[in-house]
Amino acid sequence: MNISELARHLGVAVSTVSRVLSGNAEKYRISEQTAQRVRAAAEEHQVVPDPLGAGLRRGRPGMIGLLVPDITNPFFSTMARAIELRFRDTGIAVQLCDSAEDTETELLLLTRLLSRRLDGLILAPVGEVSDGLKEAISSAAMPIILLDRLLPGIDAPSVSLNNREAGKLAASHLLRAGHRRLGCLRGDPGAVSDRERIEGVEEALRENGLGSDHLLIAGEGYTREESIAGAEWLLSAPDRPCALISLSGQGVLGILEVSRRLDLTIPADLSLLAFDEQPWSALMQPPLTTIAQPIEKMAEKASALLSSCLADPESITAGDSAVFEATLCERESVARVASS
Amino acid sequence: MNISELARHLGVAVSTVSRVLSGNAEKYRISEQTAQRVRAAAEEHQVVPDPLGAGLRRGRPGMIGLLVPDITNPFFSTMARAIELRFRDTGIAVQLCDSAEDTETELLLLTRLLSRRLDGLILAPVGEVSDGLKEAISSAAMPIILLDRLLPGIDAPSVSLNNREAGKLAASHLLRAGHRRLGCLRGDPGAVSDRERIEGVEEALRENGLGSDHLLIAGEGYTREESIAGAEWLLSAPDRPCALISLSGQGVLGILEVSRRLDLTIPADLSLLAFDEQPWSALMQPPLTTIAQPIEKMAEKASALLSSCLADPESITAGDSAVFEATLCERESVARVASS
DNA sequence: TTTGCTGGCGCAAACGTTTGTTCCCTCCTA
DNA sequence: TAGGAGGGAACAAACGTTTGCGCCAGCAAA
Repeated sequence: MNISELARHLGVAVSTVSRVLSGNAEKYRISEQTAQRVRAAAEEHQVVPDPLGAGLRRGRPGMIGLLVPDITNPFFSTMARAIELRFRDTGIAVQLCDSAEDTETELLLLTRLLSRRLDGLILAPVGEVSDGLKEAISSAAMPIILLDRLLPGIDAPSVSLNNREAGKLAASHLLRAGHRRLGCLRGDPGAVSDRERIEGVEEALRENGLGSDHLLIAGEGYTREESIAGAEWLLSAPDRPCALISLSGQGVLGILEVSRRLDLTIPADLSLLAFDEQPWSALMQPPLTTIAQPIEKMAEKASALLSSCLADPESITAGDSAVFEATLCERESVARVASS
Repeated sequence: MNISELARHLGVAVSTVSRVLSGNAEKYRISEQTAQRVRAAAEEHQVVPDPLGAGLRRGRPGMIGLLVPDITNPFFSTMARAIELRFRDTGIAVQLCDSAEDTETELLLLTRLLSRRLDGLILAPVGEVSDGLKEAISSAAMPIILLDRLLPGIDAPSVSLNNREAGKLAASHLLRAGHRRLGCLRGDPGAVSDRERIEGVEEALRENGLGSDHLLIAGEGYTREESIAGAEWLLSAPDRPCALISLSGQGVLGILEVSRRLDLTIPADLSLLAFDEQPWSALMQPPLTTIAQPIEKMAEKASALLSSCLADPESITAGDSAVFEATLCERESVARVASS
């Protein structure tokens, strides 16, 4: 049953029912008596205004898009859950899209989402910025919030980690423990976030009077195979690093697999520090020292930014972007060594 | 730009543009020449039929709902990704909802999804069936596919694991290794899937001439705290089990945490077998023996079932439900012991 | 020349809302 | 009694599609 049938049933006009059900009863001076009657009948017959009709009329469907590189990654699934939860009570639905860490798929999905007239979009990009992507985003007809990985040259409001500081935090911890030959396993070589983290690592090295010859970098992607390949390269280098940083949450699994294969015990033979706190981080043998991101807070902030945009598209600009700080979760995968 | 503007621009009728753009050109005998012209112009001006208008007219929004208990669980996020991917090319969007393993939230979200006239719904229920849930599902106006955890008394087409066999597979493996005192850590006590798995375990015990006094069961939920509480109960029982089965993917983390706390080494002091293969299963110390579900295949099947329903709602009945078999991934967390 | 057929396309009515405007009625004041 | 004010609700026009039906031109057959 739709509201017109309900209106006929009640002997009132559709407009009256609409106004009552969308909470504008007093704005349009509907008598409390009529409002009551309408509400009761709507409740009884389980009548809810059809979002399609309403969306069409309003020009916005009451739905936001969420485009992530990999919903399988706990980082993004946690985000997704928080975002959906946050928008649930606003009556706004969340459409999920997964680009599988692939820039082409990402562009395809993005253009599709943009052509579907959504209320807004939260975009956690793969990280590489192409002309197509830039073009698509800047000409978008809806508010877009960038999440996690920023895109240089695109000035949209965003929520991200202070990656540089996080990288520095990681490297400093290792340097303080006496390590001098570091290795980084990154995810996407094109992603800014990884690049910034590496810059942070390099900065820490510099501050300790060490050049970038003390740093090895590898990694061509986020899959298990790519992580393993990267880890193998790092760990079979002639002057093998004595401490590794996994720049992505899943990279650490590749490192663990390879180090096991090479019979390296952690942290005796190799220290390990991993980005992203995972449910299993503390349960590894040894428990992993990690760099944790305030995922829920970041999701909350992104949602809040988008909410503001929905209320007033002009209220939020790139200047309102938020940057969060990472924290170190010290456990037992980093050994203290005599400076070599 | 919408298709009416495009039509005016081209000097043709909206209907013509609509027919061409929705691929019905030849059905309505639009000349190839006109079709070309329309397609070219649509391409140039980036015109896509607005899903809201189309949805309203068609009576279906071109969107399905996906309601899961916990998108953070790799099991469900993998499902979600596969499902979204599968429907992407059909031009059908996926709306994500997360009930956080809570039956009340689940019912709320379900009724909301049902009132929003979607094309269909894939529901991975929390597992407990209430009257409200039963009522909501059976009176639903859209096709619903049940995923993973079935609901007794509700005859919707479904995709699930042969939980009984899986439980039996798990228990048999432990019994074959010589274990005689088993423990099960379940998730939701109300969920059918866990109950079936336990039945399988009991069946295996019986076949080995053992009564259910050889089986301890605990667990009141899926959270870390609840898992830990359950594991503590199991491992501090007077006649402590020598082998534990985690019936849920996340339960095993609780067991690991507690066993570490109690200074029990696995598998020497305690054998462990965990449901659900995870990216980190093989990387634990010791590598975990697991029961793996064919997640992608299950997601694919669920999508296929729903697709059929979309094409013809009558074509699929509860009889078309699919049941998949679990497989054992043997690693090193189960010790072979002398039968006690 | 009329009739019948067919290819090609336009007309217009839905689909279910929201919202600016109009209309009616009652009550109050002059 | 007339006029004004204002509360309460109905009218109707959008929003952007899809689709059944009808119209017209052209051609072949009668």
